[in-house]
Amino acid sequence: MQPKQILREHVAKIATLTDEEFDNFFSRFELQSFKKGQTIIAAGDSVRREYFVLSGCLKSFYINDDLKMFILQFAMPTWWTSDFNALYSGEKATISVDCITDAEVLSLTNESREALCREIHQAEHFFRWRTNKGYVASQKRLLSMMNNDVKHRYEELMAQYPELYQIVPKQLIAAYLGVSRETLSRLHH
Amino acid sequence: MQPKQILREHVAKIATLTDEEFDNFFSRFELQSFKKGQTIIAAGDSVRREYFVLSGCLKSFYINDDLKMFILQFAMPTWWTSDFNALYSGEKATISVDCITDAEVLSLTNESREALCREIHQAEHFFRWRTNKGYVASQKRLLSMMNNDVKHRYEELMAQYPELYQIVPKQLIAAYLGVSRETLSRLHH
DNA sequence: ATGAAAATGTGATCTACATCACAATGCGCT
DNA sequence: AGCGCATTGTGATGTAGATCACATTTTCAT
Repeated sequence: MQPKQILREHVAKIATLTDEEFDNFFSRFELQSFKKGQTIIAAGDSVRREYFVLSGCLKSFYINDDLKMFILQFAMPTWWTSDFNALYSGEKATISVDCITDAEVLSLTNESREALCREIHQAEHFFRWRTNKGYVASQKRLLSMMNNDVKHRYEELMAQYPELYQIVPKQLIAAYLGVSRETLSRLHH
Repeated sequence: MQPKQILREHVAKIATLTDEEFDNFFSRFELQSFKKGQTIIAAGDSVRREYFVLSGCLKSFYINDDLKMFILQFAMPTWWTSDFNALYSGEKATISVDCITDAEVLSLTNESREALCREIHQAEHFFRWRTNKGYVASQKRLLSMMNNDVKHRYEELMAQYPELYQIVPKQLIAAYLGVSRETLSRLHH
């Protein structure tokens, strides 16, 4: 399927845009391809863009002072990712984004998003709902983090995204669950 | 200050509404008063409203199967709270909300919010930004949860909201930090 | 003011998970 | 095909924080 069509169907789930409106909407995006391992946002960068994944798998992550990595999100097709804090506030990135597999994305600058939201009421509606879903998901994950042990969180993740098991090295799954790779490896006993 | 004025100034930080638009906006809210200890949303309820705090302090929380409580948010004046997942999806509440102190709120139904967002583009803009801030804050807290130990998280919280120390029993602070009250109590050694 | 209930402090013990060390296995690259 | 590096498994040991038990202090309603 064409990038334009993928985005169109994704947006149509939430917002109603006329063909002309969607042409305008889509025209602000830039198609980009990345190779496995390539960095899209590095900590310290200025962040100008957010990314809509067409194919492949990205990760957004934080690295602490001890060089330990924590994964915020595995971004699969039709997911959005960026360092949203940096993107909206203008601060430098503290979250990095890179490619777990080869990937194709549609990228949108902060200015373009805000212009679209101004020009097209339904675009603002779309982005409100998108963020809403992210917010609710983030709160659920926070609760799961506080409430459940590693085994439970692992099974939850695998039930929700079984495809991750194939694509993503286990140490990255550990970094998502907030656990050491050794402990994750011992879970099967 | 009047409720209307408090909300007006809060909204003005993000969105530009004409006086007539704001009159319409404000007219959808209902002023409600609650006593300390009173429940606003109980787990299992249908959730029809979200709440803008004028005075006092609410908490939103989850209680697990072992009856252990986890606090998602202390809602202070000008904060918004509800079980947003239930509110948007129509599912029953899994998050409860009650009053840590006597409180005054402005409440808004889901239908009224959506109507306002349809009628007033800038209202949709406002709610997009509000949710956005919540999303970014939630991600930061998730990272802090994974990255930092209890002592660090406690100091972070006290630095950001020193007033909580006076208002909120320590066991509730423990429930926010995701730690037992005993461990929190031992932090001062 | 006073008694009951709630909140807090503190010791002893237990446990999930981290960390370190190293072996085994898998996998991309020329 | 085979070298080299990244990934995974697994044992031994360490530790932050949980849990249980009970004493002490604070708060609140009458």
